[in-house]
Amino acid sequence: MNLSALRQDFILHFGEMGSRWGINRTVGQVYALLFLADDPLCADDIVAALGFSRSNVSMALKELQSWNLVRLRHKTDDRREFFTTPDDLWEIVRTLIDQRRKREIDPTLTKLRELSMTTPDAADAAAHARIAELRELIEQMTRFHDDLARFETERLVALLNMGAKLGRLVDGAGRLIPIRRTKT
Amino acid sequence: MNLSALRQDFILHFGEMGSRWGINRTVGQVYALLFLADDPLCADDIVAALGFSRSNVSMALKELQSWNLVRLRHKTDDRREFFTTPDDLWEIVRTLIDQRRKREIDPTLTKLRELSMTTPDAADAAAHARIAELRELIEQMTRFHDDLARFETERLVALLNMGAKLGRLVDGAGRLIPIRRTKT
DNA sequence: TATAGATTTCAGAAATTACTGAAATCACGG
DNA sequence: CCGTGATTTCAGTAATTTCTGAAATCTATA
Repeated sequence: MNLSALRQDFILHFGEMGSRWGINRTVGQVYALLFLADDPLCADDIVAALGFSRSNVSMALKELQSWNLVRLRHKTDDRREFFTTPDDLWEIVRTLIDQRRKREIDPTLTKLRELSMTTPDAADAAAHARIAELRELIEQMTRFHDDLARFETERLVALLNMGAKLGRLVDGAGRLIPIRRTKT
Repeated sequence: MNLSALRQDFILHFGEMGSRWGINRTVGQVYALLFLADDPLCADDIVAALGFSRSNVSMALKELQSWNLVRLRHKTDDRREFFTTPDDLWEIVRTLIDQRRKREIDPTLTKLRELSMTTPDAADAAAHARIAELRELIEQMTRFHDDLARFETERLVALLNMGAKLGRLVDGAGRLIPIRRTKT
């Protein structure tokens, strides 16, 4: 398979960015290829398009599945596995945020809770307090994320578009500005 | 310098998580050490505490400065450089978000804009549209981030604490629910 | 401008991570 | 349960990243 300049450019960029995003080049390129593909692709399609070894592609697909970033599809009378990315970009964003939280934040929160439980000696009092403060901040942010994660996409997008207007709900000291709802 | 069990545990955790956060073990441990330290530390303090080579610590500090995660301090009549982390955790969170955006998102946005400018041939029409859709979504999110970044911390925390209540501003279809403000 | 302490640079060693090809395993149709 | 094609595993190699020690550079002061 030979790729258009547009696809090549996009795919190479994702390969290069991979390391910054916590995935490797192969995984980045495979994802980019699937993201732009007009139809589901099987592992050998990916090998043909990108030139990685079959086993490397297999690993990359496994990794993408563990991130929940690709969907497995089957065609009738074909036992190969085909892969796609979700059409809905917001679904992809939600998945990315969920997964990064799970990998980058949750283990630290667990550790901070564990450390918060201990009783520090005098020399560690300030450090212990700082750990507790960090734990509380992360708990606050994850609670907020849990709240937002329950919203429908439309509601989320609407809030996003409000942007700076959201600031009018509270004053600079963080006090809620009382509002009264009119009938809709 | 020998570290308490509390500090050791915290520092080792940050070292291990480093790779997931896009920094290396040394940088992670140096940051954790500074984060808990009661007073500013100089490079040799860090060498004594963590056992890395002097040059490695120098690199790590340079890296942390490039992330804007540490502050440089001087003591009178001492020409060594001392380092601290900001006391305000929200300042740290803002820095982390800014820096990750700069490293992980902005280069991709630039690339997507570049690719959006091209005129695709027929076979790339769908891929080009998908790239444009992704670009728009990222632009929307970064605009939102720009808006929020201007808020005072208190305002931000208040919004965070509103959590699910924010959903009441818009209905499930993303339409704004008209509100009328009462006098404060 | 010489010197002494502090910091940085850099080439190579060590450690880690990514990638491959071959062999093993799996899964379905006959 | 055998054969065929698809997929995964795994041991070894390649590539990359991290870390060190020595040398170079910087900077304040005498």
